[in-house]
Amino acid sequence: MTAGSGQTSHTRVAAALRTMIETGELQPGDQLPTQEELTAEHGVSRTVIRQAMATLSAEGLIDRVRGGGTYVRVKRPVFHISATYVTQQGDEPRATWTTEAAKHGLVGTQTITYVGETIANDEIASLLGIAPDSSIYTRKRIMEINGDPVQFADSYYPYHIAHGTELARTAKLRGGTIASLERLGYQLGNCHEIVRARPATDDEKRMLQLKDGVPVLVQRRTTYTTDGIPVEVSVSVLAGDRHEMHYTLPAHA
Amino acid sequence: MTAGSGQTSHTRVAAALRTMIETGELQPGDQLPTQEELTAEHGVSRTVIRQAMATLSAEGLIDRVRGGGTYVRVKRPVFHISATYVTQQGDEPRATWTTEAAKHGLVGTQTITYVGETIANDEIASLLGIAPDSSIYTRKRIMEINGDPVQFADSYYPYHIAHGTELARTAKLRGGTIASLERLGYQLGNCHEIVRARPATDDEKRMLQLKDGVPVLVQRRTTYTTDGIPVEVSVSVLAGDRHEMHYTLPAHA
DNA sequence: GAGTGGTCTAGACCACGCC
DNA sequence: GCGTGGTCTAGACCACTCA
Repeated sequence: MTAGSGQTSHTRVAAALRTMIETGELQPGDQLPTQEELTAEHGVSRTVIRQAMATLSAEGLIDRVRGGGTYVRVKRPVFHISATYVTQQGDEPRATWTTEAAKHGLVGTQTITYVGETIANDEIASLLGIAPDSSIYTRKRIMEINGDPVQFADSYYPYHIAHGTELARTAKLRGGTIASLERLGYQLGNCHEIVRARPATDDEKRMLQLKDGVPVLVQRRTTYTTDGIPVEVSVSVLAGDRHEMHYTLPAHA
Repeated sequence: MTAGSGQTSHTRVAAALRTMIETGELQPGDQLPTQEELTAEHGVSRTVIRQAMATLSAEGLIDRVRGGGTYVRVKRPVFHISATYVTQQGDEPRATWTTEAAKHGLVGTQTITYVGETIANDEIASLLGIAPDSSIYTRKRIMEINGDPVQFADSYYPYHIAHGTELARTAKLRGGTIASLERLGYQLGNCHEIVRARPATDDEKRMLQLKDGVPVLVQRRTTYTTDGIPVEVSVSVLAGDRHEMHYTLPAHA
């Protein structure tokens, strides 16, 4: 039960380095000893050192730079996502990606990557309350902060709602999709939001520039009219290290 | 640019296996070829095969069982967490962990691991609107589903609110902490919830039995009186592969 | 006991950052 | 060009599962 206890060599090395990071002996941004140095220090092969570092990297504690060394990971600034994109406050204009970013001194932009008619998969059909394989309209966009892509946002509309409207055209919608639905005459009531976390896929890692171990948040939102008819389903995938979801709820409904 | 294109050997092997999983050629629960078989098939060393499998494991696609083979990961059932623990619907009794679990045919239990006086750290103090290092009361519990621990839930109360009350005693609270606060005479107004995702720590992986790559959800909730005074801060850490957060929001506030 | 995945070694070469 | 991390080999032994 000495300081070096543990099942395996790489577990012991990982624990030793983890402790140095957790106690602050190594600060965010600090460089770790090189793999060669650690090999000598712990009297193990480089394979063991690399296994330990893979563990710490997956835990989000370190970053390894090919040719440049290994460093304690620095947390990236977190962007607050609140339901104000949907929930309008009194007579104020509805918040948009750009206005919310500006509030935090950031530049929020978006790129529309696809708008068109598609076939609803089971999940979207179920959320929209329509038959699977129904025709729908799909809008796909990538949201960026200071030029970095940080979020994918796809919206889905029943065919008859979007057909022939601005929702079916490849152009930005003034005030966002919710404002657009209201312009089309829909009285919006509640929306239902589901948030999950999961490991990033290979594509997401590349597109969102996610470091080792960083998960994604998946937000699924269905917006209903006051009559309870679903008019929009939105599925967003957000970089897990850059986003926080904020909600304000009443203690009594 | 053949089917085997890609930067490195382990990337190619990973891509080949990933494709087999994504296309359904390998179904959840199916066993993958052994490392030895893949070594022969791809003409590379076992190190390369293991590197590819480490990647897929971190992506949540496969499970490796020492001595037992490698399998396509089977998704675990997801438990729905909704704000009904806090937001009471009319005159119905407030939902609790146990009643919500029962609604899904599951057995929800909780274990209280700590109740007592502590010192607020900066984060909790800030959320409670009190000075850092103030005395507070802390309640820590572990929530279980069918006996498996799936969530840590810690609650924090300003000293004067909990001192001498049932909140300061090591016993379960009838109807949950929110119901308890109401019994103590507090008129509750809104609560504010913040949800994040991050890689699991070593401890969390062990305690929540999280497989490779599975992140955790962190939920921070502050409950206020109708006068806007914070009375409770709750910080929960949830197994990312077993939980979904549900919210219902009005389109107009 | 056979099969399978985990650990570990020793060594070679490559790719990249930095001076 | 040197230093650092990434890739890869060949081989050995261990720990665990399952028949």
